[in-house]
Amino acid sequence: MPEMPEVETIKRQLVKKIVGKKIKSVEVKEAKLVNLGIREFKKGTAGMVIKGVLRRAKLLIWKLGKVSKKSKISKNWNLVFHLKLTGQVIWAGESIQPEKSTYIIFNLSDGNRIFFNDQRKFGWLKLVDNKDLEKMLNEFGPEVLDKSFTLDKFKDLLKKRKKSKIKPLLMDQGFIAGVGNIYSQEACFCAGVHPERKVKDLVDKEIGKLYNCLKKVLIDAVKFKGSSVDAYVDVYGQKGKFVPRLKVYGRGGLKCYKCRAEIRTKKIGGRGTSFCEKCQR
DNA sequence: AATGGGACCTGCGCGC
DNA sequence: TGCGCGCAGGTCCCAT
Repeated sequence: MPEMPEVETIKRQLVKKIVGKKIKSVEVKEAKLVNLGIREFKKGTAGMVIKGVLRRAKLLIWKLGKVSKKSKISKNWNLVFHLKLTGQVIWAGESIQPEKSTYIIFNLSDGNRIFFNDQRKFGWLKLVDNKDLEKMLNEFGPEVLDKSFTLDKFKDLLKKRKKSKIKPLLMDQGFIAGVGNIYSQEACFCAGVHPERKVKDLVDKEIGKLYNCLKKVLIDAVKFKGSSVDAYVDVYGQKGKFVPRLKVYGRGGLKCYKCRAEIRTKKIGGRGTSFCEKCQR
C-alpha cells in the first residue's frame, strides 16, 4: 500500500512527464472520489496547466494554474491525491486502456492521459485553493527525510508522546509524515526495538537507532521504487522492487534473517505487525 | 493522552 | 467447482 516511498516514486515520474502540460478535459466515473460535484470538479481542472508536482506525507499534489490572455496566472488551484490502500496513478500513452477500477481520467492536450485507479475506492482527489492546501499540510508532522528533521527534533517530539507504543506512533501522520504499516515495522526491526515498547522506556541509544533506521529504510525503499504489496504499481504500471528486501513485513511464520527465530505476527494498535522477539526487545 | 472498535471497499485465500 | 467467510490496510470518527 502506498506510503511515502511509493508516492515519492510516483511524484518523481510524474514530474518528468506532465509538468507544463495542459489538462484538456477530465472524466469522473465515481463521484464520491472527488471533493466537489463532478461539474465543479471538471470546471476547476479542465483547461488548467500542471505547473508542478509535489509530495507531502502520503499526498500527491498537482499545482494547477490557468494562464490568462495576458499570460498572467489568474487562478491557482491544487489537486491533491490520496491513494489510501489501492490507489494508482497511471501514465497512459495512447495504447493503455482504462480498466474496471479506472475512475478518473485526465486527458492532456498532448494526447496522453493520466488514470486514477482504485479498486477499493478509499482514495480521493480534492481540488483546493492555496489556503486550504496549507491548512491540510500543516496537520502533518515533519518529513522524515527533510533536513529539518534532526535527531534532536525527533527526541523533542517523542517527549510529547511518552505513553505511546512506538510502532503505532511512527505511523501517526501528525507525529511524523509518510510512514505506514510496512515501514514502521521495518524501522523497528532495523533498530532492534520491539514494536510495543513505550516511548518513555526507550533509552537514548535506541532512539538514535530508530532515527537512523527510519531514514535508512525510507531512503532504500525510494531507491527501489517502493514495495508492491496489494495494488501498488508506479506510473508505468511497474511493481516496486523493495518487497524482497523487507525484513519483517509479511514474513510472519518465516525465519528471521538475522537470528533464524520465527517471525511473529500480532495485532498492535489494530494493525497486523510482524517482528522478531529475539532481535527486537 | 491513548487505545479500541467500526466504517469505508473489494479482491483474495482459505476451509468445507 | 463453488460458496461464504475473514482478512488486509489508511484514515476518520466515536467511545471509553
